[in-house]
Amino acid sequence: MKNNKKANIRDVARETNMSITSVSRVLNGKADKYRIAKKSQDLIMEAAERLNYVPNFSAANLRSGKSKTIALTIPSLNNPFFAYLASEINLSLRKEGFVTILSDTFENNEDEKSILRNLLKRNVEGLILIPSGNDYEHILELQKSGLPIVCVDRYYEDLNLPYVTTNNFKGAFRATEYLIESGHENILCIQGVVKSEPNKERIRGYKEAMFQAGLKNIRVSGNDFSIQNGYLETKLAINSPKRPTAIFTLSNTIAMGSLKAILEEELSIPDDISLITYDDHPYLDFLITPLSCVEQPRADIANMTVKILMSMLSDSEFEVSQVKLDPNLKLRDSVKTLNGKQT
Amino acid sequence: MKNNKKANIRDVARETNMSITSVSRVLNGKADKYRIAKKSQDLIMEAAERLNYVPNFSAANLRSGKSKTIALTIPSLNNPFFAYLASEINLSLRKEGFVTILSDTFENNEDEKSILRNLLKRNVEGLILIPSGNDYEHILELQKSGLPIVCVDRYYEDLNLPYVTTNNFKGAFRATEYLIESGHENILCIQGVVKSEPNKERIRGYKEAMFQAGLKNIRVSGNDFSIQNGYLETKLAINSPKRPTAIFTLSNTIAMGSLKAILEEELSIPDDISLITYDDHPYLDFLITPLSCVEQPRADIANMTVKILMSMLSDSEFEVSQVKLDPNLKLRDSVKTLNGKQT
DNA sequence: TTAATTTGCGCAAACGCTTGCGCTTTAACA
DNA sequence: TGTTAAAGCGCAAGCGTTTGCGCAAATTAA
Repeated sequence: MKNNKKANIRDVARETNMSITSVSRVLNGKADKYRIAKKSQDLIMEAAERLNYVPNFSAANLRSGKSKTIALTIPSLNNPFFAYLASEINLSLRKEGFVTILSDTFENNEDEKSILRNLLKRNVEGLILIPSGNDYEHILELQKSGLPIVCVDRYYEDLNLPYVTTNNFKGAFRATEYLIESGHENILCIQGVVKSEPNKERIRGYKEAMFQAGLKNIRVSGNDFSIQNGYLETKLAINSPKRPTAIFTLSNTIAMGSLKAILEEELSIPDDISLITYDDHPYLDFLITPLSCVEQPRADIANMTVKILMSMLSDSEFEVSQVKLDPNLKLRDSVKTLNGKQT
Repeated sequence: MKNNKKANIRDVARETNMSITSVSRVLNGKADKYRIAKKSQDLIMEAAERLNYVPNFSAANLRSGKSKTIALTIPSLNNPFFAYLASEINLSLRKEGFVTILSDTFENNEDEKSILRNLLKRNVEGLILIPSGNDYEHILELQKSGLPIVCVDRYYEDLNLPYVTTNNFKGAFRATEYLIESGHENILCIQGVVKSEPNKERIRGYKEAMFQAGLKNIRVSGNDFSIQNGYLETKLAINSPKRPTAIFTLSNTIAMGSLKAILEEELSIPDDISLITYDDHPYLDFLITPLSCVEQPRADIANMTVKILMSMLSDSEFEVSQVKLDPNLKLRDSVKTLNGKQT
């Protein structure tokens, strides 16, 4: 290695007395397709190795139009649910030979827009999106331009975009049903971002379960997937004339806030009040009372997303698929069985 | 927009009767430097807008050698501490006009290697690395090739690489000191990956504090930053002939395991046993007993890292800087004051 | 009016790769 | 021996930018 300049494909060609063309073909695994002799292949491989040749992606990308890059935008890496999805999607894409450009939008719709505009320049081949708001003009435009897009968890109902999410209706229905079966009738549901699709579906599930049980006392409050929202709404509820016997929080962040309020009021779970939440998390096992929850099939969501995106990439006629995976009720100790009811 | 083919710089040039050169200069903010008339600038900007021109990064990158891309490898996105760092670094880089290619190595040294090899092809301009093991041959090689690298949190002591981390010695020292001031003498320290630099420093801090207090009863066990390790070691300690009065866990994952063991044994914190841990986390406030901890200056770590990397990029003579930021002792309610000691 | 300077801009050569097309050599067949 | 097919490979044209250099026109100075 006398020359410390990076080797390029030409160097390999010169070294082997082969053409650039053949080198390119061998290095891209197309040797057999173009009938390059086994001997030549070995020669080239060996030389590439020896020269420490690293292909220049920009050049390849410029020529071929393929960047092998997928953009992933996510509302907040600090939300463990999203972090898990990001991690799993990243891995899954890597296995397919793609690289992930990840951006954290901090739940900001405007930032999401400008981030996406910037990513576009980079010839990304596809976009995996956990939306950060209700504006979708920019997404629509991307879709029109032919960029394959898959939404995860959240999605836009008005848009004909592929998505994969949990069956939020079912999850909320089951959780509520479980509460009701345990004898609860006065159930408060603390919601997150009101207009987000998962939230709407969960509320629908809650209401349907209440309805089927003949319970008219629908109580929904809150407006954000935040600790603070959970805290405030729980404070309010505890001090309301008719204190709920059970609370159903629609995310584990809300549950955190709720828990804080309950502790402050010196109530205990589940003796004084029951709590169940959407989203699992390892920490839930270690709380004052381990919290029962609706567990989402996180790994499946991630893998399904990548699978759909790959289909879209290889087949432009791929028809939009919108997938809802079934959640799972994970019971721990935070729900009390009331007055003689059986579990 | 009759033509739905993507516009390129040539289209803009044609549209404005300017040369490609001028268009490029205007669009790259170098208009004034090259004295392009204000009128022409406006003309070009307007046309670019109208044609919906999006520059092709690969082409620019190929020509200029600048990819405006930084690789970030991280041992696990599921570790909230790392997720936070990733998120903050991502934001910080974005502000500097860079894009982050993030990869989760799942704490696997081998994967780290192959991931980095792949990223190299993409002309990344720099690497921010939270190492996933003790092998550093591959890193050394990258460094030799001239790639700017900054380590975060963990680092290789033998390598002359810039890093930014917490002053782990100080953090552990203070935590141990606090335990001792609270009257504890039998203190178990449950460590993580033995050979990792942060771990070694923390152990050194623990020992030094014990030493200065004249305490000879050094108890260090464990070998992994995992829940399981915390669980096992705590189980063992609780059932040992001389049960410690306090446990100092070296990460919040270890603390989780420790907590689980303590609960299982039906001991209470801090009445039966005290617990303090490295790393803060929002959830720590909501545990059965809010845990006192050594809080790392996460935001500062992230921003300092980016700052150093940027310096390296703009000034190749930049001398290696190795920064240790001071941690902060965050007291909650998990340490008991023993026999008449004052806090 | 002429010379010197400034203003405003463009030419054309890379950057390193992929790929459509086609050429030569060798083997197979009749 | 001539014809055909297969094997093995290379030419050269781009992909869309950036950038060193240089040149004409306009302005200013003398």
